Amino acid sequence: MLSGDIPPSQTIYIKNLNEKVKKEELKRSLYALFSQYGRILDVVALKTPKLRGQAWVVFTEITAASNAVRQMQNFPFYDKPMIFDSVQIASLISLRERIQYAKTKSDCIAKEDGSYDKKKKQEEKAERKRRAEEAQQSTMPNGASAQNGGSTASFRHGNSSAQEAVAPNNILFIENLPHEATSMMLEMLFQQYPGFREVRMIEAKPGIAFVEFEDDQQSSMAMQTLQGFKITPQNPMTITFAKK
DNA sequence: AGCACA
Repeated sequence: MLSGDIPPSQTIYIKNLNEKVKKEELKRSLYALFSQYGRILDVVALKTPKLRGQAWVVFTEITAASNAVRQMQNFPFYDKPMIFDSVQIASLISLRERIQYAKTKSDCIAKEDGSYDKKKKQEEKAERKRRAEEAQQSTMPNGASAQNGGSTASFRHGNSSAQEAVAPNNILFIENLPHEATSMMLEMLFQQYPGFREVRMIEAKPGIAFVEFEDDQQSSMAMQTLQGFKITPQNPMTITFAKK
């Protein structure tokens, strides 16, 4: 079940993002997460009903986009110093399935390579609008909003003994950090997520840290997007909920 | 679920 039949491009399409995260916040997080794969030209995210929860990250190089897609696909399960629990595996799987190449060229790329055609663009837009209106007409105009908190915090994987070990917590436990990691570096990374409170590191225990958020959902969001983030290439960080 | 360029 790979990313389907869409050919590689400089732009990756990401779906299933938390719709509650503010647009700017989301763009910044994606930028932070994906800039490890190469230079990013643009991050596009809109909050319109049709486009919320999705984003496009435009790289300067196709290879960077491919790396981003591939890295997420082959998430480093086996490099991890600890055994993965079902919650983490579930969140990794959902991460993997969220990322594909974009179907069409990003405007910022088309502008670069001269293929950007403003007229055509407007026609396409008008066309989309017309079709959307048609669709509106055939259904009853009724704002059916299927709200699904979209949180990773509420997994319902049978096995209650496993669940005990991984109960969501507003405090995250970070492992496999390079020894040169500082609390400021972690702060830069985590503070971009809503609800961030503080980073705590322990002098005597290098390689680990605790990161506190206001609540479980906010910590989950940060965990999900920063899971495996590499401060150095050798050190994908492992994030779990701290034990209560 | 959902592929745009506010």
